[in-house]
Amino acid sequence: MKITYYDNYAEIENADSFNITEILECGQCFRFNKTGEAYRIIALDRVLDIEQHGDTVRFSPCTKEDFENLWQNYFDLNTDYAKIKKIISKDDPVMQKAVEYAGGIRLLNQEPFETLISFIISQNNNIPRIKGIISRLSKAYGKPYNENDSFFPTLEALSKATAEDFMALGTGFRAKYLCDCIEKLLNKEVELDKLFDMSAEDAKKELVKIKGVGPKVADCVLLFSLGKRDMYPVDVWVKRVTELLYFDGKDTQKEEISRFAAKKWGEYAGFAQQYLFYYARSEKLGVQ
DNA sequence: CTCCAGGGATCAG
DNA sequence: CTGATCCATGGA
Repeated sequence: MKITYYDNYAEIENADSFNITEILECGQCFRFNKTGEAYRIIALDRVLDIEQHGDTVRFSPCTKEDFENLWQNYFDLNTDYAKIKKIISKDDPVMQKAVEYAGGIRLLNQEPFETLISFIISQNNNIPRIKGIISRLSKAYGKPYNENDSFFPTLEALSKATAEDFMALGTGFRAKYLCDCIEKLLNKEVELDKLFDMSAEDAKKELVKIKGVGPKVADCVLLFSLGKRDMYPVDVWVKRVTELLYFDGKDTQKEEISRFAAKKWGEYAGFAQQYLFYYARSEKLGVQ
């Protein structure tokens, strides 16, 4: 991949395993919108427009410093996806198909706090509604970057909100979970900063101390923001598609599905999960 | 109208 | 311990 820096943007040519549509539409992040040709994402306290034509990708506005210090890691550009795809689909025609279906997916490295709040909101919810709630939450408590939208709120800003405030934003029964989360972060009962250097197993034990955070939400936070790429979050889609493609369609416990993924894909289970999730959701696999 | 969504807490047995 | 039920909300 060749990267060239211009006055106010950076451009990748010959981008390998990079498709901005697949990266954003695979359900790992919620703060983006498509405006004409380009996608606009709000992340890392910045607004970034990304426009892709073939294997040329332009990031703007973007300095060399921001690209090297922030976006390169955010978009996981230092990881060899061609190699990972080859490993996880070896002797596996099912995974070969999923990998070919959306070969441009990359696992983002998002901010842990935003990811944790977002996936608490995600439980028993659907993606368009999750995006709406997070957008309203940001507008209500985040710092504005223009007249229409704001950055994701800080912990301090969200600590001003009551359960009733969260309800008014449409969070429903998750409002009390958000309050518990913010309380435990404020009193350092759970310290997100320390999770990155912990084992996935230990970090997960910390995360599930928060009400509204169970195995699935914890796995998403670990996978999408804490670099634990061996996690295999099992939601309704992943459960369905894994049962359909690997368990001969028979109903299987989430725990058993997780063990299966860990054994089959090991340290790369998270990548396999994303290819399958995108494939299943796009093709509505397992849905009558 | 009912059913469902990137689940988890709580209750019943 | 496992399995059923409830939870807010809006779109299909």
